Amino acid sequence: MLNDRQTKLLKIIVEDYIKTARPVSSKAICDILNCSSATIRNEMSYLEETGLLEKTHISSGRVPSEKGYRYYVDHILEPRELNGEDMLKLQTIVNNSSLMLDDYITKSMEIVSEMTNLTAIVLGKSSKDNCVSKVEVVPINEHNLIAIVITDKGHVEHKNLTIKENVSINDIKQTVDLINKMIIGTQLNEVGKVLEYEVKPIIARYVKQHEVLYNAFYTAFTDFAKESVTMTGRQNILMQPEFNNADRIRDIISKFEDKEIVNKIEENDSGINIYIGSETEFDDDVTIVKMKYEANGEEGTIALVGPKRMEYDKVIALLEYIKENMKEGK
Amino acid sequence: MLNDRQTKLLKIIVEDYIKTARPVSSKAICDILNCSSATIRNEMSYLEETGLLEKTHISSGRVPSEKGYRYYVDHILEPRELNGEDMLKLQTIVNNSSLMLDDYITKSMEIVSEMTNLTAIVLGKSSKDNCVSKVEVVPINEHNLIAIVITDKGHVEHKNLTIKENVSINDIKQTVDLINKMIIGTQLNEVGKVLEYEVKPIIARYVKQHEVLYNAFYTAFTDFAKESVTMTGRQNILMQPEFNNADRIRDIISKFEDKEIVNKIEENDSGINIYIGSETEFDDDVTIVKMKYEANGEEGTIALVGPKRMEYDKVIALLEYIKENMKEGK
DNA sequence: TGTTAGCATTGTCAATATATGAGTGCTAAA
DNA sequence: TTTAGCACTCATATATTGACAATGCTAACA
Repeated sequence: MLNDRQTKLLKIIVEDYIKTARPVSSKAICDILNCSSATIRNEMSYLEETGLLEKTHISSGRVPSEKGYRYYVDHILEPRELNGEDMLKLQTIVNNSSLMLDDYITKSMEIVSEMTNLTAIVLGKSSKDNCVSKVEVVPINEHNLIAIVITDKGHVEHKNLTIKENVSINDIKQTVDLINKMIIGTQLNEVGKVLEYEVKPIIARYVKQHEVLYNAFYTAFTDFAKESVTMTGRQNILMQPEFNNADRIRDIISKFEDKEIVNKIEENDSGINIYIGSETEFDDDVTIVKMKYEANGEEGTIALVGPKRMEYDKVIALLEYIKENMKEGK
Repeated sequence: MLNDRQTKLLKIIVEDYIKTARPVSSKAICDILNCSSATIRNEMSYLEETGLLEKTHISSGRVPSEKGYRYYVDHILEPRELNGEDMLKLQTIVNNSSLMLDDYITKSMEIVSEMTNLTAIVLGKSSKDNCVSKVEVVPINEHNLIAIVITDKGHVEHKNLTIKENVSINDIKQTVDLINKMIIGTQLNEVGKVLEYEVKPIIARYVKQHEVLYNAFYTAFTDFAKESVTMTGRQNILMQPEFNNADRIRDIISKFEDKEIVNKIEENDSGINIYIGSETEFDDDVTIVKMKYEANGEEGTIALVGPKRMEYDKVIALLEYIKENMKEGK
């Protein structure tokens, strides 16, 4: 393990590099640690041997390696209090009691994205395990209906249905009544099964154009279980100096376009998970911070994407603040 | 005006540059026009005098100027038939009769974006002048309601309402009934007024907690009139060689983040509008093609964003095909 | 009058050279 | 264990060069 001075040195180098994005030289540090640059250099070369630091070229200053960041995050990083200004900004959201959970999260993350210059992602709001609490069908004209599904967690989904053949309004009404009776309380991702094995046999007996109606509703419901992804501050990460060449940027943008990419990473635990560089399977210079939340029985995940060179302490403080204030029932 | 050979020359240069992104030399053209490179050079320098061509440096080949593209689009461009392959791809969307107008447009534009390597934007689906056809309120728990508004054009909007004080279910029901009675048929952007001057006075008399309820519904409805913007193929434009430096790309991405940017351009007429370079107020190397549509009484705008160097004939053919097939009632 | 061949001119691009400065490693002495 | 001193290395910036791709211009030609 590292001795006291080595730990301090690593901390200084990581934090300086996070701030400036430039390799840190021995000379720059001697004032802080009260010793000469040569001493620092000796310690530096030890930290390089252990794989915590790297040089960009033979005569450059030192830069934290991936392992260095990992060590910093796991052992050195000390939790930071939110500063007053940041706290204040978030509090206006927390105190806005007319916001429901989803809006609270989305808005908070927008603010966090702005404060940290990172890209914020709100994933899931996973309504898969929400239960259907009401189905409503509203006719628009002869051939078009709108089906609206409301879940017990307050999620609303709607879909336009087009029915080619002439189907009597009565048949539609009957079908909807039946659906309402049979699938309320069913989890969204179970609805398909219930429709097929329980609803279909019944409407087949009572409703004339049952095939047409069944197909329309079936496709509508199976579309509902999809997850949503929202992103803000997409461009923030691109402003960082490590992404200053066109191809790099194009690569990142393309990866963002595939919204699943961040979702692919499996969480280890229920707290804040930090994936650095190659651990992200996204880009070697990127860190992704993910946090699962659960409040009012709703689950979801929020994530921040940015350069490895991010202010880990601030990010953690912000996410914890958001989670803390989420518990107080929204 | 230009004589026949000059017109041909400009056409060749524009189309060659669109294809290759490289300045066009006199030598490359002499075969096509059956004359020597010197003759071409003479004509080229005339076209340069009139401002239709430019050089990137003193001894380079010629590139169309903004004015050159404009002249090409206005006077030279000849409408092109869609090729079979492209037509086929779009037809699967056109023939999918279960799609309503919005979905038809979104999906078509996704395909067009892919076929042209441009960025597609669907703006508006402007529901401002839609009329309310139904208001539904579903209680989620003690303090939360969901308000759902359906318009006559089949748009659905929903919003979570939180009501702090204890309000009886009966009061809510009464209010919703009243709202339903009074605002059905009202245009979305008029709802605010009707609520304030017609609904409020009445609920003030009949409903106990009328202030709380009124405020909740008022904010909910006024949020509804907002317009939606969807984009696909954001990264396409960045792959073009004219945007091969990091700062350029960052600039474009930031501008996309401000979704209003494309909306800001006022249309001149109801057909296809082409804005080239500085006319876009977006970027001097960018062309924006916008088209308004109106079908089933619904209005909207679709746009394609790409380099000035885009295949204008193809883009026009595609948009016209989309518009044509929209008329046939969806 | 319009077209063309020939040639000097001009600028890009890529490769190479040169100078500067920041930072290191190593060694020997404190 | 720490440090001063020095040689060494590499990045960065700037300048130099030659090959090449075009052009403009001029004079001759149809």
